[in-house]
Amino acid sequence: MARGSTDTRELINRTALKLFAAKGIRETTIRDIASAAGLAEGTMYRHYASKDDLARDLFFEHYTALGRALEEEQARQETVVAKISAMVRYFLKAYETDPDAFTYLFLARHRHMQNLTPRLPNPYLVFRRVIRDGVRHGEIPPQDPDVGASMTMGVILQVVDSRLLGGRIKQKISALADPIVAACLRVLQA
Amino acid sequence: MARGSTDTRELINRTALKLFAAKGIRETTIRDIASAAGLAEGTMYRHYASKDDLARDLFFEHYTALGRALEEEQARQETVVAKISAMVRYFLKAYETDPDAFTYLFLARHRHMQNLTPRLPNPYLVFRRVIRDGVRHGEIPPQDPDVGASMTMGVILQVVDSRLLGGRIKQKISALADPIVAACLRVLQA
Amino acid sequence: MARGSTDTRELINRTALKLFAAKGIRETTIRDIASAAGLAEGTMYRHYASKDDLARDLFFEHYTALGRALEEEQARQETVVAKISAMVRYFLKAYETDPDAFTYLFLARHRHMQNLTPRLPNPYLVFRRVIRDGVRHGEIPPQDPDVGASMTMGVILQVVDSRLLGGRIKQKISALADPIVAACLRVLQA
Amino acid sequence: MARGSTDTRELINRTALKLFAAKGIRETTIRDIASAAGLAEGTMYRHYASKDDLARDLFFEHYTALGRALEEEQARQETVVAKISAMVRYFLKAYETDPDAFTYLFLARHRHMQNLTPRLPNPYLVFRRVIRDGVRHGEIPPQDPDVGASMTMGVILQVVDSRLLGGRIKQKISALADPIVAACLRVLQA
DNA sequence: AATGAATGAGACTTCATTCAT
DNA sequence: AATGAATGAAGTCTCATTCAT
Repeated sequence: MARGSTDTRELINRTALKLFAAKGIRETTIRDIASAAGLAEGTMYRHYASKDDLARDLFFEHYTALGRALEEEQARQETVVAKISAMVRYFLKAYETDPDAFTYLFLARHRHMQNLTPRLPNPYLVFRRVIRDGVRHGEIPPQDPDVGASMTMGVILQVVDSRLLGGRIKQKISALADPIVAACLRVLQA
Repeated sequence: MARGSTDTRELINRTALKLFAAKGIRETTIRDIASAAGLAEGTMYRHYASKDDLARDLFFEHYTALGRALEEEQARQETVVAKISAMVRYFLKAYETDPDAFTYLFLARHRHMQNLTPRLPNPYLVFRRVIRDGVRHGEIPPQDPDVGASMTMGVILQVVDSRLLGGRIKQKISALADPIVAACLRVLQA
Repeated sequence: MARGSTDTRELINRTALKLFAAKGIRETTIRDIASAAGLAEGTMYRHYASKDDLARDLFFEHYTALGRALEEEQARQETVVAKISAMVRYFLKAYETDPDAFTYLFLARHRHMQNLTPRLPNPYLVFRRVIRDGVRHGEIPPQDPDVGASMTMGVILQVVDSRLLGGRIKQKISALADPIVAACLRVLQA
Repeated sequence: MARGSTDTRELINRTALKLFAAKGIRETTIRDIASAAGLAEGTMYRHYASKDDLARDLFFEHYTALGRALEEEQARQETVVAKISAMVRYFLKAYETDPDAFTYLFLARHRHMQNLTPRLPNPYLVFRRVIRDGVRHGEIPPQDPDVGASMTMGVILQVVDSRLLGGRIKQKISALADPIVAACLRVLQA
């Protein structure tokens, strides 16, 4: 499926990510991407079978990368509080490191959720498992781990969203890391 | 601009809301709406000048309605804790009362944020103001009201989102109201 | 075919004439006319079977009226020179008296030419006959009456056209009557 | 703006010119042009951004070409009489050489007049300038050059028009060149 | 691998006309 | 006579995709 030189493919990926994040998938045309990348439209199809394919690949590439990274972050820590803190900080850092990728994941998640399999590294499931284990080990009070994971991610995502959308939050996200981490821990009563 | 009988307009509104919420605005065609409503395509244009117009009207109608309702909810309460609790509960109830409207607001918010004016009733601003006043009156600890409002809404929205998206949360949202309210209060340290 | 009160019909005629002259037939919608006349769209169809019907009626009404008037003008005069002069002056006066009607005839002539029958009063044929008779009686030199009639009308129409079109001629047409009449006579060598 | 191969573009131009001249711009659809040219509708938009764009380009291309040619014609002659004669003959020849282009210019002139700039070669302005200079040099009697140019062009255009429109003039226009030239000179009293 | 012209399905929108009131 | 909501054919334009070079 994926052919073409790795360089061109990477160029397409990066360009598409930027445009998808800025305008949305439907609102970005193959021509937009090709011309922003300095390529011909036809060339796109040497690297991806379709626009959908490109969007999907991009999503899973970054989604699983984030899942893997969160897994590594939590594995490095001993306590649930430390695990959660590390994960939340990593999440926020991920946004600042690659805002296009983060934004794209955020915008495209609905479209691709149904194609997720529990096998793939998955940020949500990492949060969920850490919370579940924390409950089992008595480190945090009993609670539904799905609800806990959702609420925790909601705290993070909505703050990022308010920044993305030309919303009212103007500070750099990294400047807000401490209160956000603290709020997430309070959500879980950890 | 808007002509035609009120009944037909209401039929269009309700049908469009359902389809927009289910598939997204771009993915829903005028023909989809017209045929789901049992109308001719041309009829749509007696009621709305364009698809964009329809999407915008729908957004502002429900957005301002939600803003007004939240305003009324908080005004009925004395303390910040009671205000926040009432608002969060109303939010969750709004989702269950009209999931299409709620989902549509959630999905379409990015598209319309730039057209919001501070004059219009605005759910976010109601939260923000309540939090700000709570800080001023010493009922909750000092904090950035924008961050607080974002985090609070994030807790709510992400739980609802996890239910909407065929996610993992299967309970009725109303069954989760108590823990969600409690989590929001903890977020704000109230 | 033509029903409805004479007053409403006249209102439609006058309104349509104005809009057709200003924007062209295709560019003017039934709704444009109805709303400019303060009528409902459906009402238009009580007075004319179709937009085409309205356009055609309007054309023939004014075309034959102009033909009849030119016929009367020439009949009042004895010599060919006097006949031509009177006709040219009448033509120019017709423009100033009712620019909408004149403009409409000018713009719509191509569309309706094929439906003209020699029986109907016809401005062109009046010119042609006067010229033909002038040649027969030796008042003007031998020439093709069709060419003569076309050239004569061309002189008039193009000057009017240059005024109509936001062209370069700014004077009132009546101020140019003398040179135009003189030029027409020279064209015919009268 | 204009992409695609020159050949296809030329094919579109020629096909559109023929149809626009035969039926008018509004009455000719993009599909008409595409199918007459053996192209897909979408192909049209690789060469022109819109139907309006095509109509405009076509107009200015031929309008300026005619202006340039008339300029060359008059420049070759010494006297005003010779200049006018050459220009009128060229005009008539232009009609016979490319009746579609000529007819299109004639039909579309109202639509595009407002976009003319004095910088572009312009048939009317060439006539006007020759007449103005003729007056200045005493070769023709004092007169308004705008009126003179309009009347002269009216003589030509109306004869051509009478032929175009299935009117009464059946001869080839070239057979009428001599009387038309003579009439134009008489109009200007040259 | 790359190109870019061409394609055609399908989206949005307009508007003359009909018809129940 | 009048109304105006509804209709649906037809028009303009977009864009993912194909294919010859």
